[in-house]
Amino acid sequence: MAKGTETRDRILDTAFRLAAREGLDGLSLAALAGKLGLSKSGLFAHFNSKEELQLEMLRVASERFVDKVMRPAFKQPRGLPRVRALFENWRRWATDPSLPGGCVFVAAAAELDDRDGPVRAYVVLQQRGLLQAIGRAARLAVEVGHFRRDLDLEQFAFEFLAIYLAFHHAQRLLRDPRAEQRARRACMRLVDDAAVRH
Amino acid sequence: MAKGTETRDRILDTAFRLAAREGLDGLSLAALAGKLGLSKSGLFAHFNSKEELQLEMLRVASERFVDKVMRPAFKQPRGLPRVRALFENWRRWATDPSLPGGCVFVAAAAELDDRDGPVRAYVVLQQRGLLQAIGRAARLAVEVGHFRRDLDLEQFAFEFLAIYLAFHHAQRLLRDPRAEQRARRACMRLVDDAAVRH
DNA sequence: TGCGTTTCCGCACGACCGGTCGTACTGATA
DNA sequence: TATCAGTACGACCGGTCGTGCGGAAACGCA
Repeated sequence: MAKGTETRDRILDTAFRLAAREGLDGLSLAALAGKLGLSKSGLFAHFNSKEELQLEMLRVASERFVDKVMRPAFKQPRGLPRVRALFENWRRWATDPSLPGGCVFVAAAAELDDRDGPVRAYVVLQQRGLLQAIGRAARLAVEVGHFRRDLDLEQFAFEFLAIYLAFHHAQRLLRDPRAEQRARRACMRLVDDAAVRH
Repeated sequence: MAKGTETRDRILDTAFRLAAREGLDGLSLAALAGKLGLSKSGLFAHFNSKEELQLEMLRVASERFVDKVMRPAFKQPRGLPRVRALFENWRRWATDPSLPGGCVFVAAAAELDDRDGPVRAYVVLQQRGLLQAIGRAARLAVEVGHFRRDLDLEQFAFEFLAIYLAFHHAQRLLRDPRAEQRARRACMRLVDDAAVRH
């Protein structure tokens, strides 16, 4: 691997970490360059604009998310085990001690909700994909007989995301020690309600 | 004296609107002064620091929130009507066309979750108070016999907040036309599950 | 009417922002 | 050995940020 791509990867990795803490706007070229031991211009030479840096960083974040949350969950057996793994992996993603600063996408969502442009478009796409993936996992749970056949898949995905957002809120803003327990219980209630009636 | 407080109120009102769209950081003195037809320094003369402006603005936001969401809901009869009013008022708060830009507190929550200081402390206090108010409404619903006696009040509040956050997310970021329907259904599910079993 | 206070403005500051410039070193190619 | 793309540097651009100061206009009260 060439020196250039290696540096670029280092930049995006550090940018990813920094953006989780500071948000998309808080991620300044000077601060990033400082963390990397690079000059601002040396850093900037790898990108055409800050927007491109933000986009590339978000792509890296998406890859990580797939690696750490989606892929391992989709290796679990279809149905309940997979849905549960999805929840646990996702919860860990938001509190990973090696990646302090919470979820980049939650931060980005709040920053971008009133703006326009390619960065917003990318985040929207990522979030839609995420909701679809949850819906897919739920559909498979229906197919293997773990969830009721009349389950509203989009509704399930919406409420699944709701629990995650509230967990993030309780954990990172309120620093509620019971956040994890609350989220887990909410997830149990959601899953139980989706399960076939006995 | 009269003129001063009047201007100050105008400043805080405009700041409130602006911050909903731009966030706490995005709320710049220059932009705010421009909107007000004031000079930056003329504006600044009313506050000792930007932090104080932010705090005062958040206090105004809290008052508005109480006026528009909490107070009308707590005028409804105890129990289910009050819980339902709480949800509807809150949902309207986040989408009030006269206050474009979404909920200030959601924006502030994401920006502040990794920082420290009095602004963060204030938002945390406000959110805790909100959760307690939801819990109180649920407790009264238990007392009048609408909700089961073994209902976990904090859990109820957590999930209530979860629905709001997801609604905000779906409405403002994803611009999902079904956001309202999804939120309402999630709320129904939450309330039904809390209701006394027949 | 005159005086003191309140209210606001013009101006300037230092820090930082994203971004551009010319330059220099490196290693591979020809 | 000459060439050239890749990589990184320091200096610097115009602009915006929050903030401070001195003064002018408007106000309230004598």
